[in-house]
Amino acid sequence: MESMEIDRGKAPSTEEEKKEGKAIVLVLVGLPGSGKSTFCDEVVKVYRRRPWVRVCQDTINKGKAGTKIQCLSAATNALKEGKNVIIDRCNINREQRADFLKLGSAQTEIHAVVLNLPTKLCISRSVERTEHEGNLYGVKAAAVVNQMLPKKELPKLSEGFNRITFCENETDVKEAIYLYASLGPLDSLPSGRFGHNKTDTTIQLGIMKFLKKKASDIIVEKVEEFVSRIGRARLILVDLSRESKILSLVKAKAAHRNIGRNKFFTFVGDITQLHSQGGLYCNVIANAANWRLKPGGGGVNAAIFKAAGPELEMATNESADCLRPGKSVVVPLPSSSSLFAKEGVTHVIHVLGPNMNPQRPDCLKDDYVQGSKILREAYSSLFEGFVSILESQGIVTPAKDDQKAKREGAHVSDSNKKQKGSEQSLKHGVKHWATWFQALYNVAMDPAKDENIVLEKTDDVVVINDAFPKAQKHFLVIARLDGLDSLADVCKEHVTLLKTMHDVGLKWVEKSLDENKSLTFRLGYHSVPSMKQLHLHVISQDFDSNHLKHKKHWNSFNTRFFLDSVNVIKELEDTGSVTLITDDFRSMELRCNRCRSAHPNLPRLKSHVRSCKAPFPADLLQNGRLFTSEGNA
DNA sequence: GTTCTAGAAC
DNA sequence: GTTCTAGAAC
Repeated sequence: MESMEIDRGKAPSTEEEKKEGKAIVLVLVGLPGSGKSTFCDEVVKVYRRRPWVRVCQDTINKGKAGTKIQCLSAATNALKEGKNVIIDRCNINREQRADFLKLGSAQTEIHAVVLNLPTKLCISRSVERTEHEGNLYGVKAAAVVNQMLPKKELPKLSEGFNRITFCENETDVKEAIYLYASLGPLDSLPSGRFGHNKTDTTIQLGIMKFLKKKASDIIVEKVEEFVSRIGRARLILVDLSRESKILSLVKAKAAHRNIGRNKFFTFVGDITQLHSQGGLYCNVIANAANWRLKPGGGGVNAAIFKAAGPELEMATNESADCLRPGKSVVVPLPSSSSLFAKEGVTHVIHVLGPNMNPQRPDCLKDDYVQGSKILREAYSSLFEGFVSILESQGIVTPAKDDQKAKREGAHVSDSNKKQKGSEQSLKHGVKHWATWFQALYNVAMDPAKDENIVLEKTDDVVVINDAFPKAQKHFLVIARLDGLDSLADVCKEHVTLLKTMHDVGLKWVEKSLDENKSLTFRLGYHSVPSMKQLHLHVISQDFDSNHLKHKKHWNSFNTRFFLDSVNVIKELEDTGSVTLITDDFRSMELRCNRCRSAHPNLPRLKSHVRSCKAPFPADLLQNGRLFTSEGNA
């Protein structure tokens, strides 16, 4: 959950950018031995792009140590001459820095660079150095550093700094040197905090750790509360990382509470590619938004806005300007959005959790009670939004008790993503891809409607000819079980169904072989199908069809992306789930399914396949994956 | 999923 | 010049 400070490092606003030509007083903050003098040397001596004056307390008194007053006066004079100033002294606490902040004005910005390197390193450096302007070296240095430590207080923007850069290691220091050294006379730097603040980060992680544990409780609690109100729709908790603590906590707790996998489950993957990469069909996704409802930041919010394109931004603007912590807003996604077109997402619900980030207004600091309360409200609001979508589409009927959580609080984005997938939430003539991907499902749910294309119908399956057959014979055996979108949904309890599908498929193989003994069949599933509802491909291996036009057509039936029905059933029996192959085979080579020779393009491959008489490869023949008139090959 | 098409590859 | 593909649009 690293996206706490999602606005950190963002581009300055246009007003900020106009602060051209302002002088800078750069207050260095660091222990003896942290590298302040080196920093000054690098910035002052090497580049000279912007005129800098180093004000060093150790040498200000005719080469000897002076006073803070002398430093202030030297700095004031330098500013009068149009120079920029680096204050080279420890400036270890607020009190020591305060007077230098008074140098700030409309023409002068006060910056801090914190050389927050490990204390051990500072001590060993200052002890080991043999000369120092302030004569601070040897054992004395160690004592001084140790004396200083308890007084150490990291600078805050609230002290009056326009910008603070934290450096935790040598790399950070080098970057900061480069930043200031390459600054031209008219350049300016964005305001705010930059780099890590180790101390605060530690506290932050503590809060996050607590919140994750707490959040998982709240998520499960809210899922349990809402699961009865979402009809045949489902809730899915998605996180990018397999190591996600919150995901595993929620998973365990949901299982413990007996929340069915058909209603709620967790999923590791990219929420912006649930369909194309994950094989899931989710019409509604939740976005951990920022309070301005703007794209950008770091984590999920940026990713979702990027994937959805400007359409989401525009649609969001029409719905709301900003969001209070604990609140959400439902935004219908225009069909022109690529997230809609590619992934079938029809709605994004922006939701804002509690803000535990001290850098932001409304921060709850360590008020876990209030934080938990707002997190609860956020999930309530999110799920209410989801239910309202389902209601508007007639998937569920409005409930009598309209319980709504409405309270105020603070904000921040929480990088785990709550995301909901619902079946058939496709409404008002939503066309194109969305109708395509729904078509098989519609046949499965209501075969009577498509009587003319249904070859066979049982309680479990429907058989049709593929609308765009990729071979002489190409059937689809579609499961009729609602909610079984694809192999990704299949688990042990579906073994019987898959066997039934296989047997029905074989029946149509036999029927076809009666008509044409020369055919060879293969039965299998696409790892990530483009159409919803689990369907078994029963396809003859000639691939003689005008509909086979693209590389992906060929490769979807002739690479490991195509999972043989027999193997799927075996793996399901052995392990309880099916391993899906999400290879991107658009650029994969094209190989003959018989002799395995490679071909440069599809037309050449097709022409080769038409005449290739080589026997099928051994692995296909040996494992009972091919079916011919001779029986199981 | 298909269709259309610009431009890359030949 | 034609063929082929990838990607956008539907």
